[in-house]
Amino acid sequence: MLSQSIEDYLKAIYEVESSEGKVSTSALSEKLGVSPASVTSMVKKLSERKLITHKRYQGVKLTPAGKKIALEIIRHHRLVELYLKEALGVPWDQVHQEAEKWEHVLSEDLEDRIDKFLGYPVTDPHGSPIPRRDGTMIVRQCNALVDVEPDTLVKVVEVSDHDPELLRYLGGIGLYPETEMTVVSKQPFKGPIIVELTGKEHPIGRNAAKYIMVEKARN
Amino acid sequence: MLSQSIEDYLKAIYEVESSEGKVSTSALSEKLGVSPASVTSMVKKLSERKLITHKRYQGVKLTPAGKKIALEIIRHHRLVELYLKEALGVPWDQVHQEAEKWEHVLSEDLEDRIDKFLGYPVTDPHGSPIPRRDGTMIVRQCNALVDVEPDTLVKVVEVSDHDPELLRYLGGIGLYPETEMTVVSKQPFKGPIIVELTGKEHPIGRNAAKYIMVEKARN
DNA sequence: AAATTATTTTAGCCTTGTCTAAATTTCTTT
DNA sequence: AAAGAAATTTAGACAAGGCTAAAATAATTT
Repeated sequence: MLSQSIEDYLKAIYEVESSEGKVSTSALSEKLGVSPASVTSMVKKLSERKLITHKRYQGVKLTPAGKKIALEIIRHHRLVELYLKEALGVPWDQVHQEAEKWEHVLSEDLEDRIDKFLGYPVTDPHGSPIPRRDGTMIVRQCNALVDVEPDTLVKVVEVSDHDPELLRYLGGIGLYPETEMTVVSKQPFKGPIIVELTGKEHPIGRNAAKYIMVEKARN
Repeated sequence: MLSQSIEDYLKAIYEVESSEGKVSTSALSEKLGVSPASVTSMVKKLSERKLITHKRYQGVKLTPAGKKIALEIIRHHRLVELYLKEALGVPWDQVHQEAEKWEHVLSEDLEDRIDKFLGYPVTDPHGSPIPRRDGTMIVRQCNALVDVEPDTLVKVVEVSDHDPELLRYLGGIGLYPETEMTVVSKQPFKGPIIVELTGKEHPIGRNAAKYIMVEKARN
């Protein structure tokens, strides 16, 4: 049995690796809210257990064994997020927080029951793909909203779950995964991006727009 | 925020107090699966925090503050047990094990959602009363099956959840809370108790019969 | 290329919750 | 009531996982 701490580190390493490519001590320190020194010592332990590889002063990388565990935790997390929303009506900006705790206590049996209850879903409430039981996960081709040219019809694929406030705002304007919308304009001087959905125009800050992944809609 | 360990101790103290009256170091050691020395040191900490009172070499007792927390945990535990059975079909001999983990990660919000989903239930799948949100719990008048005289019609009130194997046996013969049955005979020399339900007779060992609480059925 | 700055690691300490072994205290038996 | 047995506490150690301060290395600027 792995400690909750180890599970958190493996998940964080996976996520940093996905979004930034390289996994530095300071990135993990930041992400996990612990000191860099603590990261170094945990990194040493994870290396000894062959869950990651590590070259001093360079980054860290998951071994296949470590990756498998990270994806199991992420699978738990995303299944729980969707379950809480579907079965108990928890709003989408709160599910992440709850799932952070539940992901560590989910038995395989319960995982299967929840999976079945949900009809073997492939994405969570934020549009993130749910890893499969075998430790594989689909990879999608999409762009950040911030990089899309104006006058394009796009479909929302995924929204980062890291900021509840952003999620409440987006929910308020009806922007969810699968929603289609038009990128109307990008205001100059790093101003907001204007999108149109359900007939109304809404501003979305450039920073927020980095966390909204979209694909060109079939038109 | 209290540690999982502290929550486990408070719950154990409450349960031992209920079933044995006095709470000794060794009883807690046994119940929690830790050494007596560990119990002593945790007892010291809980006393300092005014969650229990303790006189050296005599027992331990919950303060009102400690009791409130214990009942909150037990409320979580029992709500989760019932929820897992009702919403996800987890068999009644497995819900206890799962709830042992879930009770520590349940937010107040989720507690309320589950409570509402279940229609504000008053007992868990084993017939144990669910403490109310305000920290009170109903106390029922009932007897252990082992103490009932033969030739009595009784109704099952509650079954201990501590032994999954016993629960599987009882489920197999259709013995659940609310079930009515007749105590046919008590075999001599500490032999089993014979009960009749749904037209069949079944033997129940004296030891098991200590863990089955019943009341006289209205006849 | 040297100096400064930023990142990472080492060293050493702390807290939590556990353990074993030994010392106390209480209980039980004779 | 004294001896032996059982229960409890004390003393001291350990593993996990965190921290700070200082040292080492890498990256950047001048």
